Amino acid sequence: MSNSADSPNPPFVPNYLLYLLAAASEAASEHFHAHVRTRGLRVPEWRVMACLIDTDGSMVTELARYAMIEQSRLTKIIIQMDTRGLVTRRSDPKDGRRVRVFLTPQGRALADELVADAKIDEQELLRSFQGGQGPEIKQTLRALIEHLEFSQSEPAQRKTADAES
Amino acid sequence: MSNSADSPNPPFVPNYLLYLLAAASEAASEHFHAHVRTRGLRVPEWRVMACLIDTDGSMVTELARYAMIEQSRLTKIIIQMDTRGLVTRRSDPKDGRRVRVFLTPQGRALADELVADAKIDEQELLRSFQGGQGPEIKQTLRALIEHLEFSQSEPAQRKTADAES
DNA sequence: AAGAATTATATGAAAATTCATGTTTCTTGC
DNA sequence: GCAAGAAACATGAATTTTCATATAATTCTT
Repeated sequence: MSNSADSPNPPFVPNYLLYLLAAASEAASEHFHAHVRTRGLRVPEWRVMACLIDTDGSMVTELARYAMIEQSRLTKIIIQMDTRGLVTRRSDPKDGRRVRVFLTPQGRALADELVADAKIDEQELLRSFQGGQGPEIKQTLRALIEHLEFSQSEPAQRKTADAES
Repeated sequence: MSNSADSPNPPFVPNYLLYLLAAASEAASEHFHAHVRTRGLRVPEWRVMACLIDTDGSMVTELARYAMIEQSRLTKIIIQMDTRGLVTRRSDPKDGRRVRVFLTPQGRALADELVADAKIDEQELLRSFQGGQGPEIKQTLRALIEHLEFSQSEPAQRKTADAES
């Protein structure tokens, strides 16, 4: 009486795919995210920096997709990061609606450092997870993501009990 | 010019384990979470309900761990759900500090429905992902989570470049 | 059995997020 | 070339979330 599986039949949550994904993501990220905060960044800010390492000068909307942050939220985050001198915003000369975001030298220095740290953290994680299904996991996740992105454009699939009387 | 991998060397983000985990979680959840909102719940509320289906009457702290929600936030969410008649709070007679949370009949009805929907959604997801590494994924994730929970108690492991001059 | 320490939850103020919508700048069709 | 529409960002108010800490109820110490 007070086990993790109190119910008669097998528990739902710990076997539910979406829970497993969220829990794995959280558990795997916890350590490095703590490190990120140590360096004075919140996680969404780190995400922006990491994305800019790949695609410096991308526009806000692109960045939002890439960093998985909703646009208006990202705008506010970027403004803060601009104020702190981590990034710069320049409107695109070809298209005045677009705002292109760049790392400042200071921002790049920090981002470079954190990306290096992230790579080390990832290596340790994967290495310590060897023996089990360590190596495959990235492949599996990539496949899942691709599959999901595909079946998003492809409708007439998952319908989720339409609850219409 | 304007590819997803604009940089010379391979991009960091799309190959980074923590990104893959977060992206997979998001992509996989998107569809069902939209359904949850349709039913008038926000995602954290749904998580609470799902957890209570497994462990009705658990205390706030347990629920917080189980649902991966920070305690003070969970308290507020639960109070709202109480107000809406989805759950009830009773202090534990054995230990007056503890608050035990129960689904109301109404809450349970909704939770049952959504859990059923979730199971269907999960089945469709896994089925459509067959052929690829469909079946293994849950096992892999469980292994990763266990591994991480273990190496949390076991320190002297991952160190993340201590940046102390 | 009193006081200290600990555990469980609640609370409040500051900050972040969401959601709907405003503004500005292109695009397109006619 | 101009009006209508679309695209890209910004903004503001309402709501959530966070973080530190308060409060309350146990357990531990000696």
